Amino acid sequence: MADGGEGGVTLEQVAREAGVSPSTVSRILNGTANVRDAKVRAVQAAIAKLRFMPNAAARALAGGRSMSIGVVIQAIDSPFYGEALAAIEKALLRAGYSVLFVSGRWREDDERRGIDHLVSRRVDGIILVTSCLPDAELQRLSRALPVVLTGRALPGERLHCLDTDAVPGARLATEHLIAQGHSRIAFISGPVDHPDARQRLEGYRAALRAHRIPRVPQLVVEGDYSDACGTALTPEFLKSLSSTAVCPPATGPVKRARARSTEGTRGFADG
Amino acid sequence: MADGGEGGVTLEQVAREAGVSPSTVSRILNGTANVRDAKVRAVQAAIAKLRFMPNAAARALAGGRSMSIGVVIQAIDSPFYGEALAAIEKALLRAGYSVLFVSGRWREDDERRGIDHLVSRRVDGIILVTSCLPDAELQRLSRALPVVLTGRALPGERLHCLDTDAVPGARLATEHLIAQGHSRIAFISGPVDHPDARQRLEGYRAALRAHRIPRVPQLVVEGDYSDACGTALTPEFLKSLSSTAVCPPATGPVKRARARSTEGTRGFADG
DNA sequence: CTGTTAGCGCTTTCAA
DNA sequence: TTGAAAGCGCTAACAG
Repeated sequence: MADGGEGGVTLEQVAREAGVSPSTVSRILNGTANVRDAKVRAVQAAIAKLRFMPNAAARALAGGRSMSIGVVIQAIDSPFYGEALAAIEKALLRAGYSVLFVSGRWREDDERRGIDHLVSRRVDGIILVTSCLPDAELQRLSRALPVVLTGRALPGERLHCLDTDAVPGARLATEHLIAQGHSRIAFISGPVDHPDARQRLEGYRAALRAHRIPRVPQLVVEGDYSDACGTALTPEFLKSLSSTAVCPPATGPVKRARARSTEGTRGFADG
Repeated sequence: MADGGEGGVTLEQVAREAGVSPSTVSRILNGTANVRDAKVRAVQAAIAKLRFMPNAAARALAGGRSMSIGVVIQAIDSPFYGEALAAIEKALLRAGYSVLFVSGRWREDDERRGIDHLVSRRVDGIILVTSCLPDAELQRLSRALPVVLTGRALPGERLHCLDTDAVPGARLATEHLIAQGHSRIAFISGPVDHPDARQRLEGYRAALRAHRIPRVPQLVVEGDYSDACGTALTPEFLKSLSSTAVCPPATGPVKRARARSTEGTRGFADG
């Protein structure tokens, strides 16, 4: 398979070429033991000459670790999750791990199937960037292998969570606009059945309430996270703002905030 | 590892539980041969009872195929490539393949490292959604394993290319606007050192030339594909259009075209 | 139709 | 410091 011949160079061939035993080559490859310098050099030369690349499947089978991590993303065609995947991939590859990617598409079944696939692949751990599955199922999964979960906080020995404070986050964002003197503040929410989206809306409302600003139903529209500008900013909505100034999507601090913890929460205000 | 005990249920345990030989279980799993109905049922029951999930590494080692495909994407934090990855993942998973994802980040070295990683993982094939590597290197790679390449057309036995006609594509898009009666047509190009971007610009110019429309340098700006709206549409640029109507980014046929073959090519015209 | 027998390529005791 | 040998869990001839 590899560049050399047809089915891939094996560790044994390297050993023969270098005049040592397979175990010695393995030791050098893994730094498992000290090997005489001359042999190290001989082996390295053989590896280079034969263009040897260790067979990951064999390693996984013999060693018990696959050196691969499963990453579940709901919708990869979204810059938000794309950024996450890119960062994960970068860190993992640098650490020598492979990234097995599966997409959940916000559907329980798809996600479940994907996870089963990963488990069968014997990944050493799973990263769930937002999950649709019920708490209990995730906790059960984490008993089988280490799990990293974002967007939810759950107890569990090998269940590591990474969550954001959605309510306070949205409230902070809203209060930022209020502090600037705005009082007609619009809110593009995520899908109403999305827990995060709901919490953010709650934060927005809390801010208004705290500052005794009346709610205007028309100022709250439902987006879908995928392209807030295109989906939610219908001509009707824009007209309903009856404003002279609208923050352009790609500038100012609000945009940055979106990329962090208040995704989907954006404020528009009349001058 | 799997849900049951600790290190994963093996095919042999299933065989014992069902009172058959390991090969029979394997045959049922792979549909490699006809097995008496009673045994099939017994095995299926054992599989369900033990929650058996075949060890992919062992399968790969024994069978010679890893049932996994490597996918190289340059910048996943871009809806354009995100969409591609999503589609690839969906089709591959359905076919029983795993997706090993690596990101190239538009850097030759990163891409090369990623490909080596994939080869070592013994993927059954590699999909390169745009590559930075020289032709010869890709052709060499395709001698080691099947390769699918987008954005370039190269000859090669196991090198399958998927390319778009950048010049005619951009020309068509431009002529579409011309046909609508527009004559001041702006062009947001990709990075000028990107072959595709150059070809598209060429197509745009060809259209203008063919229709004897003079080029206006200010109407051509350089974007970076990552967020054309934000990067290229500077206030200065928008002002230079001195127009009353600008196609909104997310509506109309131009948007669709972008998602297909003329990404980065967008027309703006004065009423 | 089904069991037995070899490995796949690597890691890892266990001796030397 | 190093080699020999025994698997890891599964597939694939090869006989019955």
